[in-house]
Amino acid sequence: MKKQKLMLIDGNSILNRAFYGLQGTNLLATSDGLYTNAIYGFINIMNKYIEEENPQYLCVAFDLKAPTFRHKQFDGYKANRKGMPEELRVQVPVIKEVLDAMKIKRLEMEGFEADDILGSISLCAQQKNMDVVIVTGDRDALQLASKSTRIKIPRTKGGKTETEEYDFDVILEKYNIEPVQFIDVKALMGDTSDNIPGVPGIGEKTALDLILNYNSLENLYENVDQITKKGLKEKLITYKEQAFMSKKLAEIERNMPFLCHIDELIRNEFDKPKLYELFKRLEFKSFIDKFGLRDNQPEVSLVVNTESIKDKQGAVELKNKIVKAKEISFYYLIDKADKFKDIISGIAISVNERSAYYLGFNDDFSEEVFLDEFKSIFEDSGIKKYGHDLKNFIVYLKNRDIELNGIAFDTMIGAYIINPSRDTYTISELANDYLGVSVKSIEEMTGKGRSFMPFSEMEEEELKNVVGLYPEVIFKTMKKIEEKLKENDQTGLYYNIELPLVKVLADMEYYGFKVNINELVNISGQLDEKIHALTIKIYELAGEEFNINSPKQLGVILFEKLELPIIKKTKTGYSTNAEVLEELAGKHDIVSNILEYRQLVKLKSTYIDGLMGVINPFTGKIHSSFNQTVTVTGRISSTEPNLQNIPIKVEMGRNIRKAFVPCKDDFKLVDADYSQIELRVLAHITDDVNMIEAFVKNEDIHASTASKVFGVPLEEVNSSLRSKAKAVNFGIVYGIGDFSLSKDLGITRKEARTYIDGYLDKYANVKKYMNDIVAQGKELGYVTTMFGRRRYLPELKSSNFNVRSFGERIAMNMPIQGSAADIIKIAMVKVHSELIARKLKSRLILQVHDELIIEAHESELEEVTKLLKESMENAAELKVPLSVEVKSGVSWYETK
DNA sequence: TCTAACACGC
DNA sequence: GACGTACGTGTTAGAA
Repeated sequence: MKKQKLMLIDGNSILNRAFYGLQGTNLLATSDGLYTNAIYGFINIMNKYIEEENPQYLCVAFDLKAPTFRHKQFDGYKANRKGMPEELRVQVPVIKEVLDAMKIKRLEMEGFEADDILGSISLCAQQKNMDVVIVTGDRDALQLASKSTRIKIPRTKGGKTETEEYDFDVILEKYNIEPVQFIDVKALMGDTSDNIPGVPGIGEKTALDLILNYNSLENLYENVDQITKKGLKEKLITYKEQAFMSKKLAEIERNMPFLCHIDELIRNEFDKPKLYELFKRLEFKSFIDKFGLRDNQPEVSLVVNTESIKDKQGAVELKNKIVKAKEISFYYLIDKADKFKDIISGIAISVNERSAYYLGFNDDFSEEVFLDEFKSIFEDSGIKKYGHDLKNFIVYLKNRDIELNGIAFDTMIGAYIINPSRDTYTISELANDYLGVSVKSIEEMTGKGRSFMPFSEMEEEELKNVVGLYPEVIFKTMKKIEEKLKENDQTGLYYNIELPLVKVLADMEYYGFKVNINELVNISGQLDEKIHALTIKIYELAGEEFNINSPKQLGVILFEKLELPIIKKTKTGYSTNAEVLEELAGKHDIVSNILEYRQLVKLKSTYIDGLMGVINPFTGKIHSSFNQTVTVTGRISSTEPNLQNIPIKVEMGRNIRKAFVPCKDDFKLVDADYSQIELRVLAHITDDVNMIEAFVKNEDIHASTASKVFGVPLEEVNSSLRSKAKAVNFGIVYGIGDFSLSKDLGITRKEARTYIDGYLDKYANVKKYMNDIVAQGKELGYVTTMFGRRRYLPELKSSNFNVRSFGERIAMNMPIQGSAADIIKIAMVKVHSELIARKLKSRLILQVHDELIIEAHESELEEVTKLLKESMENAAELKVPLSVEVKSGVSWYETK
């Protein structure tokens, strides 16, 4: 007879794992401000095991802790990419609601851990000879096990969960130990997940060895004198109490008071309507599909039937259909042939929502043959093109002398305009979000890391089956996005600014920025020399050699060997950042040398070596990628390399700009800079008379601010007051709070607060605006820029003071920074189209947030200067003039 | 392979 | 009264 199967799930452990999966990802908020990633992860992990094991009996145990769960892993967490420090709590009550809707028994009991509960039930079930599977995050669960029990331990990485399955027999055999010894091992090691302290400095291997030698913790301590290994005995003695406490804490209670009858754990059918409502509320659209809850919903299904085209003849036939249809949607599969060359392995094309064609390229049907045939289609501006992430395709075509005309829609850009806070905009996600259908994603096909496989090596049939659906997804998603854009009053932003910008950015990438390699080599040599000299000096001052690049080793030298005062600590040790070092500079000669060393090494590694590595050998230029869907404020970002952070402040770094030059002798660089664009936008949006006046009179704005905030006449503002005012202005523009301002100025937080308050008192309308915009953001759930760009701010409704304050600062700042981003984008589109319309040789090659750079032919210098200045100053009509400064030169260094 | 610390720009 | 504090990208060390 088949054994009945019981699955016991340790709710808190799984919640833990779900939390770990959040690292490096953005928290996703529902429209009512609830952060749901961990809840999602929890359901996902749990459901995976239920599906795999299909147990007849099931329960989830929770510890009775606070109604919200917060993991210490996230204390002090700062995301290195998109902002992470939002609400870090998961709502356990919501998880309980889900479990109830799934009709899964929840167990919790005052004074007991989930492990205890599971331990007791496990024991009971084993007596009844049931097959028990335990899902837990903790190896302690081994304690619960009998020989018939398998242990599953999920490990979540970056949102993906993998399971290690331990067979109890194997564990026992491997270590030849009794389960109770696991607890003894734990007593020595400590348990980081539950904050149970063990003996510091003892790792897994040492602990196991000790326990196996001495058989038990008690025996070990009785014979502790036998231990000869240096330091080990002392450690054990010092932390004896802790070790025994740890053992006690890790022990699992197996004799719980009566919980429930095992028959109450029988699994029932889900309460589908309830679960559907819940998932809808939580915006878990994929779960609605996965759990088959869409029955009462009109189904959006993909009807496409993809046909393979394998030769020129087929391509010609398709071409004729396209000419008739006057519109296509397509999705291309780009592979890297090498670092500097892309190839296309296939393309799916569709002329309507119902049929699609997949063209896979190989020796028999090459991409060249296809491109020859389709050049006229791509260049025909009368044929509308709908696509997803068109920029890369435009660059690809340009490299083959084909222009993409008739760009009518890009779903990636559209989805970004609707919500710029997402971290990815893949087609499969959009299909899910806008259509409620799931299609396999590109990453699912190619895999990643070690298991990555380029399209060119994949089965054509699989590519056809997956990518063949994409054109239909684009057609349908496009309609949804268009509706949403209309509803949000964002069609102008989309069609007049963002969509035309796609081609502008593509052209900038294609054109590139010429680099003088000799100049880089020259600087590199200078840097090497200086770094070498500094290294020797630092070793000398330290009295030994060490890796100066390692903050850890450096910390030991500075704070232990040289006994400098510890200013600040990081999560992992001493802080050695520039701020700290500057404070220590007077105390020891080594410090200033290290500061200089750091600076030079940064220049060498990131800017010399880094830039050298990305110079295209065919063009001798740097072709950075400009990303249009990365920032939450509407700015553009630049990668591989990042050309938006080339040094300028310090002379040695600034020299790097000497290597950025025009492509030919008869060209010059023209650099146009907006002056104080954010503050001008602020003056405009707030309609503040004082600020408008300052700009209209063309006053030095920082001096003017200083005069007002510190109550001195304009002519008496000294440089110290001015720089304070500048920092305050900076703070307003970037939405920083008193804390950051106090750090910038080296003053107390209180003083910083009085500066900000003083500022808001003098600029009364700014104060009013700040209050209004926060209220508006709270009411609508989002804030907008002058041109309708939105950012949703669920943070404003958070009950957590910090999260809410963060939201408030963003609400105040986003319309300012975002409007400035809008304005320069408008100018870019204008400049780009004028350059082409006037058939000039000059080209836009770079944007750095408030700065545009054109490579201009000498004969066009005057015209381009005028064009830049006028386009930029007239990009938007504000209540204050926009002011642009233009300079030209034979290198980027000279234009500044 | 991933995170933490650091440093560069606007 | 503490909380943890603009937006990005790239490099290195070091742990797993």
